[in-house]
Amino acid sequence: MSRNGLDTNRIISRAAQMANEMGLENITLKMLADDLGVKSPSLYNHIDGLDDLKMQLMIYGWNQMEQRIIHAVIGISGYDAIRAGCYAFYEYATENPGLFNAMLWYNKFQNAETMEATSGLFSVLFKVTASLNISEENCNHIIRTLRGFLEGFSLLVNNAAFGNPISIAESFELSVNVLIEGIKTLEEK
Amino acid sequence: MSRNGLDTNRIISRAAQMANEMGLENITLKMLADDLGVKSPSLYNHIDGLDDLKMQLMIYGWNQMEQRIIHAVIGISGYDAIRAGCYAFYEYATENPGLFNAMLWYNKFQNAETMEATSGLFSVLFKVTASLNISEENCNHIIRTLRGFLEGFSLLVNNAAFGNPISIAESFELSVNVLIEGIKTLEEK
DNA sequence: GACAAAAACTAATCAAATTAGTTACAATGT
DNA sequence: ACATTGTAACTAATTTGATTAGTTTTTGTC
Repeated sequence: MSRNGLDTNRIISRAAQMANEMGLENITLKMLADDLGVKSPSLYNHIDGLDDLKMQLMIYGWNQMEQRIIHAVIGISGYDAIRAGCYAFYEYATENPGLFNAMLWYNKFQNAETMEATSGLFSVLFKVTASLNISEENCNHIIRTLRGFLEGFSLLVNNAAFGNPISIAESFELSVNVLIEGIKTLEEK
Repeated sequence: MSRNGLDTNRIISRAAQMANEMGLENITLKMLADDLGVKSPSLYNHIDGLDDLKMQLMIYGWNQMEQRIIHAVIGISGYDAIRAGCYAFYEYATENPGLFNAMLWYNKFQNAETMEATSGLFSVLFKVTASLNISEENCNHIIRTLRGFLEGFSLLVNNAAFGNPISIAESFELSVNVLIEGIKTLEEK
């Protein structure tokens, strides 16, 4: 047992909270250590430095996102499930802006562990689209369409990039409608 | 006249090139200075530090993107123009991954200068959508839909986040079709 | 109670951004 | 041609943060 009750989980979840509050790129190990009541080198007993912390934040975030989406689509199918999944994604991403930022950096950390973190999510999405009358290949394309839109739109919202004063909630709703209507045209009769 | 022919423009365009080659976050002022044949403190005569450099990269990128899109949609209208604009965005973003990364960080730099950098682009998009038979308010929503999708999809491609081996080009084409078909359902008769 | 492992600590190193203060160059006016 | 002046470069120093090395403390086990 550790002297301070400190462990990797506590570090990650505290870092996630700090990332949401002050921005991912503003976290320093010194601040995190201070916050946890230890000196910064002590963190190295649990994590492998700042890059490793960010990678673990990414995995932590995708796992949480997956849970949210799974809960959101339970008992629903077809386009209603797609809609519910989109809202779950968007809500999680915008409630956790700092963590979502970490989640976007796949490229720096390509390995088995990170692939696994996102593959669970995709298999959920794939099951949802499988209930539509659309070819498997097109389902794969659609998932990419949705991922692109959801990540981009969430990022724009988190960055307060919409100068225009019109409602963001309405934009999201209309966007999801547009996507669903577009997807319907791919149905095979 | 400067001793080395060094000026802000040369710094920015060299930094853009380096960002594309090795990633935005891997650029250091030392490297940039070495590359330009000066010592790193000398850069401070032209730029106001690393954050200012990134802000200027962002503005530089959006301006170039705007030019690309303007050229792409000249002489086209309606959905063909939307399609052409989407492709121009996507191509610029994926040809310039490091620079595109800088372009995404609106939030760190919110001021008149950065607002101007993106507003030009939106007015182009707005003119394009204005040729459709869709209410002005919905046009504003649609622009957000497209921005979200284009930024997110480009980011995913740049980060090699699509593990699945199916064609990315086909996914993009299908995505644009889905969006356009969805947008058509907003037309007023 | 002694030992082994884990987890904390202090001290030191390294790299990078930035600032302070100084020197060299290049344009301009006499 | 020469002195003046502002700009842009330089060197040296500072600061901050990550990381590493080496040491000490605690905790669980025998």
